[in-house]
Amino acid sequence: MEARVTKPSVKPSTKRRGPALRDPERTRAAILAAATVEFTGRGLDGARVDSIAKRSGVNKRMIYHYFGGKEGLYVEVLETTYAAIRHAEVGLGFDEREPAEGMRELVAFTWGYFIQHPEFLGLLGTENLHKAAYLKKSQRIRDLHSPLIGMIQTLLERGVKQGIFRKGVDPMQLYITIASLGFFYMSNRHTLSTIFGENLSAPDRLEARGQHFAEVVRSYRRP
Amino acid sequence: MEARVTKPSVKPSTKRRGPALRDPERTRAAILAAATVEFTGRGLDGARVDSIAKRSGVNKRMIYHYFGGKEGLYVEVLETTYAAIRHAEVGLGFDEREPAEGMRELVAFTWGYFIQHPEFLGLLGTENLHKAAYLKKSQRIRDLHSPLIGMIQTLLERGVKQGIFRKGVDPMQLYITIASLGFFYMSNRHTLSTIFGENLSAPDRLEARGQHFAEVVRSYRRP
Amino acid sequence: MEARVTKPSVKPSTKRRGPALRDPERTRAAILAAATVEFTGRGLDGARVDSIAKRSGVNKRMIYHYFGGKEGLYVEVLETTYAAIRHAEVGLGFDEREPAEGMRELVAFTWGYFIQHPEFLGLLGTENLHKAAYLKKSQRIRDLHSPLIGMIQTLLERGVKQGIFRKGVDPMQLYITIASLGFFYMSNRHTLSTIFGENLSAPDRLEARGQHFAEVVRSYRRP
Amino acid sequence: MEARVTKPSVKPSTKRRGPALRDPERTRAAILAAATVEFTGRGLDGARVDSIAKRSGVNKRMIYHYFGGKEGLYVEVLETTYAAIRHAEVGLGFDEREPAEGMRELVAFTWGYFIQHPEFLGLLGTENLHKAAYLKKSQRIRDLHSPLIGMIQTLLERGVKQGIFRKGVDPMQLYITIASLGFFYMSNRHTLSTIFGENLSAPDRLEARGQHFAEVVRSYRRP
DNA sequence: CATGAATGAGATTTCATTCAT
DNA sequence: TATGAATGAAATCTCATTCAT
Repeated sequence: MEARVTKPSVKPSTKRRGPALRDPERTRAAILAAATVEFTGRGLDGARVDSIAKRSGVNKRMIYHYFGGKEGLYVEVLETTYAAIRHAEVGLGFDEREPAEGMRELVAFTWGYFIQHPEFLGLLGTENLHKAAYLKKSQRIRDLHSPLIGMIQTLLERGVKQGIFRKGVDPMQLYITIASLGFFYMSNRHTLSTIFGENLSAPDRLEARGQHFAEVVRSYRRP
Repeated sequence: MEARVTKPSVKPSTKRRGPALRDPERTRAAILAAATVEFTGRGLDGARVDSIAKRSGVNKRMIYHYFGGKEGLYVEVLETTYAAIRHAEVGLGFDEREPAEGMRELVAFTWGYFIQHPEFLGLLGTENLHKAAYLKKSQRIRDLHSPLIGMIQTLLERGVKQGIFRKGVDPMQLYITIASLGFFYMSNRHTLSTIFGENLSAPDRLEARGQHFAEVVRSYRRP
Repeated sequence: MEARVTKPSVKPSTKRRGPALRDPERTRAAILAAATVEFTGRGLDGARVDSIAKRSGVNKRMIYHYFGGKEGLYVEVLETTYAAIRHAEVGLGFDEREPAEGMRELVAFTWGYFIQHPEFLGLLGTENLHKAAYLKKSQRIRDLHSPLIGMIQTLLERGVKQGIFRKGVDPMQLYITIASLGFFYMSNRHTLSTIFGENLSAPDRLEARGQHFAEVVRSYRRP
Repeated sequence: MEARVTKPSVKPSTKRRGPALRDPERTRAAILAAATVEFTGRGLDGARVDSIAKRSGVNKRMIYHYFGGKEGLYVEVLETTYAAIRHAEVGLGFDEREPAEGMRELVAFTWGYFIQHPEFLGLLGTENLHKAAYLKKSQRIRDLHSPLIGMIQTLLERGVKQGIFRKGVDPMQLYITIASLGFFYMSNRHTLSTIFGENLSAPDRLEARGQHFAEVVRSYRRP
């Protein structure tokens, strides 16, 4: 008896660029991924439904099927993006570290996240332009409370008790300050690079900014 | 070729909402002012040429006459806005003050300018979205070097000599940090207000932020 | 971003003036046919996209979908028209006929084609105005070599060998001469009719011209 | 007494591109010249009033002042151009020459005129597109009867009498044939050059065509 | 006579969305 | 579920012509 080699069940060929046929989950995910890139790069008004359809390899009609329309899709992209950062935040444990170390970790996380997640920066910019109109619309995002304020408060209290942090710091102000220091540089790096005639996106420039960023926060939190 | 007959202009020539009749300077200025509001509030893609024409009380055709098109108009708005902040900057003399006082003035100027000039914030956001594409196009803006870096350097040197500023501070990093602390709060106040369920645009909140802002910079510049 | 609400299409879906519903081929063809008439009658600059849409009973948007724009559509009309005459030319076999008879056939074909295909005359006029700009753009047309020159050469050689044609005739010059004699009369018949105060489009006038045309060529080709 | 040199009364300076100020004749002429170029190169629909104004260095308003509008200007250009060729024609005396020589002169004149007057070719093309609509409108042009038909008739009769021309030739057919042979080549030289991949505007090509042109006519007129 | 800013009408093109299959 | 042709609305832009000076 001859051995019958079973062919390594490849999908029945047929070349498709986009996602699988009749696979709602993948279709949805493909649209969402393409839309995230498009909205990040072009904003809400600049984004094109056609472009998202093409990018995702999915029929344009599916966007309406799954998301109701361009705005619905945008809101869902926003929700997904916010959910992702909230998810990353809850994974942090800097409030349980030694306070000085914890603060460094918070800064490093913020800086790293902004570097690695241009979509978050981009969508935030778009929401700013629209005065947070879509953020306000989304109950889901409004329910996604950031755990950071609480964690920062815990950290501050512990640092004050140890005498290595200054007293009276408002956690929200500190949170906003940390976000500012990371966001502005990354978000404005193209305009800044143009104005200063220097490529601020270069790795060594990012590294230098990270050092400065950390030092500003360290100076502030000292008593 | 069909004749394009213009109807014998019914309206009795009086009552004009907008400005400027046979006054090119005023017409240009009116368009520019209206465009600044529109681009600030809606971004480049969201802005509508019709809306700018209506706002300015000027015939749409004039926009094309004076600025070539929507993009040309946008670039000129950008140039005007940049020229304004550069003009305000050169009027500053904080580098000649007593160093601690000078640094406070720099912070106060930045914070005040951002509060009073939403158009600068808005256009910067739009340029960020477009990766500074239009900023790069404008030789005029690229030639408008900010005097701030030089002034900050002078100030830092004097403060270091007096022993009240830390050594080794990079003027550009400090400049970016100061800009960050002011920009982010104002630019993101709608999203932040939504997230925190608090109106960060309220006067007392702006005041509180100003205090914090100044304190962060003061902490950093101390030796 | 303001929502662009499409009104819930009132019309009960029936009664279509134009052709093609969900039939890309027919839609394309309908647009092309309407465009050919419009460009022939009004030239490239005089043609109106709206008019083409109306003529073809197709939504204006489809013109951009299928042809990219007015110019793209014009080029395709040009290509189609050139392809048609080339197709007709290759169907000819006058070079295999008895030489005198073959030459008569060539003249008759040219004259008949120009009479029956005003779109060819019209588009040629438009291309002349534009210094063949669009013809040059179309690789497809440039690849459609006319078989006529070769066929004329063959015919001339055979006629010379039989001693009934003159020697030393340049096939291209003869081709251009034959085209001239047909083209000019048809193309300029309105101006000529006006100048001479006589309707040169009348059947008997066309017939008379055809006779003259043939006689001019016959006189020339004789040894 | 010192000699007082009178300055060579130059016009009171002031740099003007266009024609003189307050000189109706020159203004009109400048507009007409510019319009001729524009209409020849772009046709009636493609021509731009702005462009004509710029070319002529005259204020756009003057076009309306002197010519009523674009169409009126076009008609006047047409009239001027026709008047010019009619003027050249009446200057000919080929009908008084020895018949064979006269016919050669007629052909040479036609060929030369078409080579040297692209504006005539261009405007004829535009009139063809518009089915002679503007030519018909102009009583002035319709009154400008070409003397050629009569002169050709005289020539033909003399040639027949001398036995060197064929009998029964219709002067109008011959006139049209001669015009065809010259017009088509010049008018279509860009399309023909593209199709044949050869520059038919080159001097030696024009010369070759002239030879062929003359030979076709000579063959035909022989008995 | 001359200027050039201004305008109304309409042209081309773009886009989110829906429909027929 | 999926497709892609089709559409209405509105956006940007162009142009001949007129108006105020």
